[in-house]
Amino acid sequence: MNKWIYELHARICNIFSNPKRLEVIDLLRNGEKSVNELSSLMNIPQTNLSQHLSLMRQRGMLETRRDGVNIYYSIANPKAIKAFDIMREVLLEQLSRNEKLIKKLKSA
Amino acid sequence: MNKWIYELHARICNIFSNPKRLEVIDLLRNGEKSVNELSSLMNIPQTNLSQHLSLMRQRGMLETRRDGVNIYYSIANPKAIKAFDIMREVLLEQLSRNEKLIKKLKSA
DNA sequence: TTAATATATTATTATGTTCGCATATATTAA
DNA sequence: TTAATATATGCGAACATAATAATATATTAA
Repeated sequence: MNKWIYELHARICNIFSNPKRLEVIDLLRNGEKSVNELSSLMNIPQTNLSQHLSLMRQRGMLETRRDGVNIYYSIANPKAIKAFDIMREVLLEQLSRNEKLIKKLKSA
Repeated sequence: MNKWIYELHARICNIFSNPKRLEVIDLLRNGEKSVNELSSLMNIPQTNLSQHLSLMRQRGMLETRRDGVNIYYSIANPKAIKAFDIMREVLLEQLSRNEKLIKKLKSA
């Protein structure tokens, strides 16, 4: 059986299942940022951010580059951003469908 | 702050973070299937499958249609399949990169 | 109505995830 | 070397998720 592919697939998609990790991806979409930059933009404890970054790196979603004391993270495969954006569209379409439904119900 | 969007985004992507749910999506990519059909194709207990289907439906990923005693599930928004496929590509590119690396290491 | 089939729900247990805290490591400057 | 800054890691508690088993509901046929 070839089910292992679903396991790996789920493992990498699991990165998208956490709001902080999604925010990281969104912040890195236009290029690399250091841990410091990310952590001040996101307003979360550095130690927690590092945990997320480390997981995303282990699973091949992010790459790192060291420059002196700073470590810069970037998105390894831009296709991941594409998937991110498509799922965002799916979400927004859901929301607007709900909105329309609510309006209909109100006017009835 | 607009962070709620990441919460919702994560919530819907969370569907992709489980191998069985990915298999359901893959099985439904060419059209609806009943719970029975899915459960025999997947070889998992019907009760477990129903739980996954119910979650996917709650989150707007799947729609249902009843025909007599059968309930047919289908994918609500085909864009979700697109996102599924892109992440599959990301994964396969990762795997082939690793393969190449292994070959390199072996020959060195 | 009863039986048979398809599907859903609930409770329980096992497992995984997330976070905060404390601590560790690496680099640079003094 | 020591101090300062940036980043990573290990541990434990709180919480979420997944699987199983048992049971419930809905539809159809007899």
